[in-house]
Amino acid sequence: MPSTTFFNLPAAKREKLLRAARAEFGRTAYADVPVSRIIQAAGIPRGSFYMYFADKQDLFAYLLEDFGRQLEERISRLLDGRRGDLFAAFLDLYDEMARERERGEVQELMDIFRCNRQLSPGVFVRQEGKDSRMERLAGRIDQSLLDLRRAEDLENLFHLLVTVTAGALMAAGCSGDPAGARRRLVQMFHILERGAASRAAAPASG
Amino acid sequence: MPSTTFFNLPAAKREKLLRAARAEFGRTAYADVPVSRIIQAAGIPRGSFYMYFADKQDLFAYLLEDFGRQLEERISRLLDGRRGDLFAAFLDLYDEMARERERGEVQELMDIFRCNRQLSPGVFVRQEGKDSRMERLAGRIDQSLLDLRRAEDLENLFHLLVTVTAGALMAAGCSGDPAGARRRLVQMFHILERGAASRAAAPASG
DNA sequence: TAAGATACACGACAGATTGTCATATGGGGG
DNA sequence: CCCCCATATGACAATCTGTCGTGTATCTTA
Repeated sequence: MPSTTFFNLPAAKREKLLRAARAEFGRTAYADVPVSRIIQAAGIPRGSFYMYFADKQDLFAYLLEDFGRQLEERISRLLDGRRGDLFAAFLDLYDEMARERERGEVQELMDIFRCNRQLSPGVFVRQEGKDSRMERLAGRIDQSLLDLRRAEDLENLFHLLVTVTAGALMAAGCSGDPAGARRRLVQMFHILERGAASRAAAPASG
Repeated sequence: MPSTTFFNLPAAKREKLLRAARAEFGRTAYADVPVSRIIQAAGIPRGSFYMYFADKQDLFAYLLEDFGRQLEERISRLLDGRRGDLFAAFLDLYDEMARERERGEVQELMDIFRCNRQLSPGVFVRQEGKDSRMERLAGRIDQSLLDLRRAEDLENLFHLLVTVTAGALMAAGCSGDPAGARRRLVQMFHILERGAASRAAAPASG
């Protein structure tokens, strides 16, 4: 976690540093971004960087957390707009981000995805115990639209949706075929909605 | 990709290097494993390492590819044992690997998972175009057990299963609660089999 | 206002890491 | 016996990391 000093920084300076970091991580893979380049881009001395963050990893983790928070807000808003329909909200999320991507707005996030493909989308779910985030969203989800049999099912489903949606966004960013990525995402949603087991067959996993 | 020189190496030396690398990546996160430590553990000089691999990333990517191949073989075998039941085979895969993990056999792989949590399980699917791997397995899958509506659905489902199963293995390795991880995996499979949408509700993503 | 304390800014530096390269070695072919 | 090619090896320059001693600004207290 960044130091309090970092949070006490004037917003402009703080944002400049974060923006520089996002830009650099979006240009090359994490391992190939030296701290030196970030601080050069941000125009701060080396000592200051290590005053704000324990190390590069600390900064990167904070960036991801930040995206996670953004994501929660978006989903929250989209859920409200869809009267709690979880699947519809996630498809909206994809469309919204894909659109912004084309306009270059969330370009940074997409670039980071592209440059760090080995990153698990799960990092967004896994952060900060994941429970608090889930709890806050659960109230906005219309569960009558869902067929949830166990207490954990909502959490499981949410995890799947995040993974699949983030995967589609990555694919859109990497392959340069946004239409194809969206088509695949919708197919994935169909599987998640209706299930992939033939109705006649008995479930194998008991 | 490793150089031909690497593949021409006497098997013992090659294996020793790979084993050393796996052990080191299982001890600390990728970024924190200097090439120096690997070559020291493997007992080869620095120059040789760079004769075999372009860099650390090249080695790591090869290790993952290798695991991917192992995985394909396992799934192939387990599918045959389950008469093509995809879900059953994947649950077998989980059980087999979890069991071996407890006996310390695939420990290295699990350790690498634990130490590199940000790794996407998708790396296994995404490797080498993914298509060839899928094609080879498709013939062993009994599709009458599945409700596949589109040509790509098998591929999509497979992707989901790999992601979810690998995620469970990671969770088992990280949390130290293998029983819980298995329970969650089974729940995930139920969602994938039966779907999460209430039967009454109309699907939102059309 | 002076003195002292506190927080932050800065960049030089020691230690470690990376990838390269000149040189050494070894065996098969002429 | 010599040449050629593939491989082996570790010294080396360039680079990166995290730390630390030294400035500077602001706030406290008298």
